[in-house]
Amino acid sequence: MKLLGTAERKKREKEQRREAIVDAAEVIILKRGFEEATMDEIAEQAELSKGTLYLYFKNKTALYLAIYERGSRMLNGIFSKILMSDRTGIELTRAIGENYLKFVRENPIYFNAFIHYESISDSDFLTNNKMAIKCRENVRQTMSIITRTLQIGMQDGTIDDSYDPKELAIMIWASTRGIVQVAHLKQMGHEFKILDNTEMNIDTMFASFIHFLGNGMAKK
Amino acid sequence: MKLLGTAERKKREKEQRREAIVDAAEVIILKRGFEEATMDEIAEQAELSKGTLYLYFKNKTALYLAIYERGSRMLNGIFSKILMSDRTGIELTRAIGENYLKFVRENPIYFNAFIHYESISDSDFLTNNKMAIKCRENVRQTMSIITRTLQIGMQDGTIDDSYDPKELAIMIWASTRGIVQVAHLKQMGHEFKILDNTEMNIDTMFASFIHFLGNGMAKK
Amino acid sequence: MKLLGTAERKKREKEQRREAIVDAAEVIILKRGFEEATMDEIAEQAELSKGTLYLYFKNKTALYLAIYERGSRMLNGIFSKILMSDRTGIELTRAIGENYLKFVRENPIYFNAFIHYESISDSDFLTNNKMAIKCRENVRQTMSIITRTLQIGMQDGTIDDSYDPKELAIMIWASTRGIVQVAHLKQMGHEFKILDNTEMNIDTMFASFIHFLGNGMAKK
Amino acid sequence: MKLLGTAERKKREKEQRREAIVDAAEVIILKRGFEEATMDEIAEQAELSKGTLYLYFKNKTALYLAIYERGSRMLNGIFSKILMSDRTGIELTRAIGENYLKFVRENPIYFNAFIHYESISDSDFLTNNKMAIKCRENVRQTMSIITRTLQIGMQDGTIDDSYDPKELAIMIWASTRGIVQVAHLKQMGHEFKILDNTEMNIDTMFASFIHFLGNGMAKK
DNA sequence: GATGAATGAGCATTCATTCAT
DNA sequence: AATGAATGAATGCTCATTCAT
Repeated sequence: MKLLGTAERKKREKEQRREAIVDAAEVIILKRGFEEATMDEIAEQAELSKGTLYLYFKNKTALYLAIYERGSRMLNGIFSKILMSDRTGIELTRAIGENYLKFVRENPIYFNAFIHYESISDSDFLTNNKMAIKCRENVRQTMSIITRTLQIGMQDGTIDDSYDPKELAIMIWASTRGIVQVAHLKQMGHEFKILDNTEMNIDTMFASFIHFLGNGMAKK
Repeated sequence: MKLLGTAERKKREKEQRREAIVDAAEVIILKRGFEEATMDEIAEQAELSKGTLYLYFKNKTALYLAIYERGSRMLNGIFSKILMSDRTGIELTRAIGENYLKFVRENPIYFNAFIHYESISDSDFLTNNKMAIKCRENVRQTMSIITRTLQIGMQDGTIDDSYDPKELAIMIWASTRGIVQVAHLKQMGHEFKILDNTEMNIDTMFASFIHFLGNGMAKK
Repeated sequence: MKLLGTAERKKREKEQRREAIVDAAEVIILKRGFEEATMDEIAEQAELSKGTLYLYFKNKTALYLAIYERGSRMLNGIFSKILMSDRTGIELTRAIGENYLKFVRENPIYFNAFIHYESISDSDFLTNNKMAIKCRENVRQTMSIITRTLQIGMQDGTIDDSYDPKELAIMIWASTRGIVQVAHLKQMGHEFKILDNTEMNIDTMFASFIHFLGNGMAKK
Repeated sequence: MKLLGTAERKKREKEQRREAIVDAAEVIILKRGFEEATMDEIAEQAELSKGTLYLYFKNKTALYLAIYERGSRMLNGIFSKILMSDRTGIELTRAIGENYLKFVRENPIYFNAFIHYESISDSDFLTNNKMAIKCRENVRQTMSIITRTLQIGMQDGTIDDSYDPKELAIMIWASTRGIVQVAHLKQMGHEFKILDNTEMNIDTMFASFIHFLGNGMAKK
């Protein structure tokens, strides 16, 4: 009984330390960017030695992947809850879009991770790394949830059932991502923003976008 | 007369060399990625010494910006031509979207540059650098062209004039970019693609997307 | 009685574990080379924790020395048996040479250890370490056995007694080692071998060498 | 004329710098050993930046190979001169042995390099590296010179012509190397020396060895 | 005794940038 | 203008060793 307790505590502590490292990495990478963040800085932030980082993560990229994984997991958590709420399909779909925007605004680090990972070209790593596999599974789940909301809508008559739900899901996801990215850039204060007209209002724009999508999907 | 000619020739030669460097950078960056490309490799590809690169570009980032600038300039060229064609506003808008996708597919390096530059955080550089200013001006022009097509549509009655054309332009641009990015990722063979279902067809999806936007914008 | 038995068993088990570690080290070092072999790998191969290795060996070098010690002990075992066989001095000497070559060919790891240790420069360690002292004692024994065979030969008239047996022993040992080393390199498939002519036959060469030595030592 | 001179001077300067780096590496590696020597130390000794070292040598191993190459080249220089002297074949062969020992005693760093390189296992590197190829060619030349002295001796009647000169060359080389190695270890003050009896005299031993070989090779 | 998590010093190598010629 | 040799700061990662449990 006692021993079991010890083993369990150890396991929990290990998991906590792992999380602490990811926490630290989030802080530093958000501050500096992936390339500029150094393992030294992250170790210092985590109040651990550099060697310990490598005990938990194979390399810097794996550590960043863990951020991606955490972000996509959180997103799926949010989406799952929405899916279980009592709403029509079209309302569910809209809620997911709105919460996606909200999530990215509140947790910009994860959107950076999302973007960054699409630029990784080490195919071997992405194919074999355990964390990378988890990430892909999370993305798959996200798409699955969206598809589900569309299917619900098609059944309850709020969404036009002449589309292929999977393809529609990807389209919605991809275009929403485009909008969210603009919002993200604006928030990050990037000089390269599409828009100089500061009066532009993300919320108004997003509302229009949701309206467009709603129109497009609506049962005729 | 002769001297002027010489000066002009020199100027032209200089411009040609500058372009050759950008050409070389494109080749190397497409092959290796932004971070992995080295000035050595680019110099070798350009058949010039490394020092010469710095004669034409203040630093590596300025060189990369030149690629961005070239890409956005090309895109504006394409869009400008479309704008001058004899079509309704809604048709012009659609044509721009379609040609954006086409351009990115045919010139993936520029889309990489677009993405990459949104990750630059050196605010000082982006604010003051001559090339960065040009880039921003190009983006402004792109948005201007799209806004123009919308305004034309609102005038000829093919687009609902209850929207703010500028805001609509940004929304269209941003969401289209999201779609194009998925197409780009798929083309680059990235492991991290949103979608494993290979049967997904970019063209079908894009057609649906255009259809949605058309619906949303159409005059009631 | 019981306790004594237990203590003995414990002692035996400890010794067995020690041997198991050396076994593991041999496997890994032969595979990777001295510098490249890591304590982690050795621990894994031994199916023990890294910490346990340090319970049995003060450090990595001590572990390596244990291999040397084992090898030189084995060699002395072989040589001792030869010494006790009923042969003339010259025959004994020749048998030792032949068996040296045979041993190295069959157990290349030990020859690697022999070579490696001549490159250790930590004088303090070599002087004071218990294992290092054992190793030196083994080497001394080897030389002693060879000297003995020469003395036997000088007495039975098969070896010229005008030489100093100790000096002769060292000379025979050293030159034989040179030959054996070439054989070893060839076997290890090293690119840096003295000889590209693959037709070179170690056995023929060794026979000539033995013949030379025999001639040189023979009573006139 | 002037330009040619400049180019030539540059080339000479470059070669001198390269040599200076090898000089520095010799000093440091002799002091610390290959593994313990750091590129920092070598750079400091060479009064150059670390980066410059990598301008001249691909990596640490290539730098060490350059030492090997220099050593084997020097040795061949010595042997070539001997080969051209007016002596009988047996005398030439003996002179080569004697000068080998002399060279190693006077330049122990090269013998260390010789030994070290037999422990390199990076087959790719050894096969393709330009310097490695040069090294192998030097070794081949050494063997060629020795073979030549034997052939001369077989012709002038001082060496028994019933042996295969190539095989004999390798045997002589290998066994001599064994003797030289003992002398080298003794000189380096290594604790692991075969011999504790300090009264042992390398010169006496070497003389005996030469005598043995002479006997063995002598025309009957 | 055994474990294995934690350490942190240590190091080769890279590469953007400069500058004398 | 062009060169390319020289720089040196910067950093990811390794691994022998320790020590609390």
